Amino acid sequence: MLPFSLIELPRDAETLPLYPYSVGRHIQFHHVRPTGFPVHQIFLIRTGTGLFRDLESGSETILEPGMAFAFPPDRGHEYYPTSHEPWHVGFIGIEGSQSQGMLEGIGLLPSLPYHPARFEQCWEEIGKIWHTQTASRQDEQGMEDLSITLYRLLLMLRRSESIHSSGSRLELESVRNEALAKAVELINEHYTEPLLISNLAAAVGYSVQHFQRLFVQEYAVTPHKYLQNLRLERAIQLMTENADILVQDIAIQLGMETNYFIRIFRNTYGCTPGVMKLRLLEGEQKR
DNA sequence: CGGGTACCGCCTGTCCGTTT
DNA sequence: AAACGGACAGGCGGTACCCG
Repeated sequence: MLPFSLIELPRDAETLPLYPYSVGRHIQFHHVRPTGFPVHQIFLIRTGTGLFRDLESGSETILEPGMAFAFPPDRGHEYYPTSHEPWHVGFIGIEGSQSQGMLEGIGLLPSLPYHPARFEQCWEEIGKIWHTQTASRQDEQGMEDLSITLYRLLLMLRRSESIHSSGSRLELESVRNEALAKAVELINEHYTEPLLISNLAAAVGYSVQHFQRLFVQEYAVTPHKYLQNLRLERAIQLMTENADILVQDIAIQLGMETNYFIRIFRNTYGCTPGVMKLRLLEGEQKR
């Protein structure tokens, strides 16, 4: 899956009540749409901080890591990063007769940023939509599959701010969430260093087995996979920041053996780091 | 709910050869 | 020289199952 792609999907699915119009995940720079975007949009913020400005009302929204934010169609807006850290943004445009109602129904409209409980899972779903679109056929069945994946994503994004019934359960969950949040923080801070899951588990006070179980329950991805994704995304980032960087230097910066880096890179993205660098360079030159 | 054990698969590092 | 691939060994991660 190419993390820098923003694709527009075929427009021949008007019969479906809900389907993706465009999808992508990339490092976001300054972007202005004076007349807005033709469909509803949802943004997911993975890293960095940015500012979203509604050009009609002038209202400004700060978008931070772990946040989701929806915005209606045909309304002028602009957004740009405000942190030094790359602003890694996932994006999906949604079309279909039910899009407005669905977004209102799950609490994403009116536009207010919030922290979805299963952010990582939602992030993965965006990847799946991208992957489904690029890897599979664009016939009726293909579009239905996309629509189903989108529906699942929206259910996961649903705002759930209802009060839990049991106080003790809430306390337990809060302790657990704190531990997992701390683990994610540790991974985010130290992903370029050798990091053992057993150390992570110990650091947040769980056995390895239980830690993995909770992590997967919460984020729908194993701690190890999460760590690996971070490393590979950092690799892409290094390539875009410096087109001349050597593959071996990227590997060193990620704390990995060059051969191993090339291998997992190819397994994940379907091409070697060298090829990816060329593609990114070509993409940059076309702009 | 949380921890322990066992087992299997594969991740990771290493070495070396080949290609560009 | 840099990038990439193949093979292999050791260790770690993931998971199922069990127990308190």
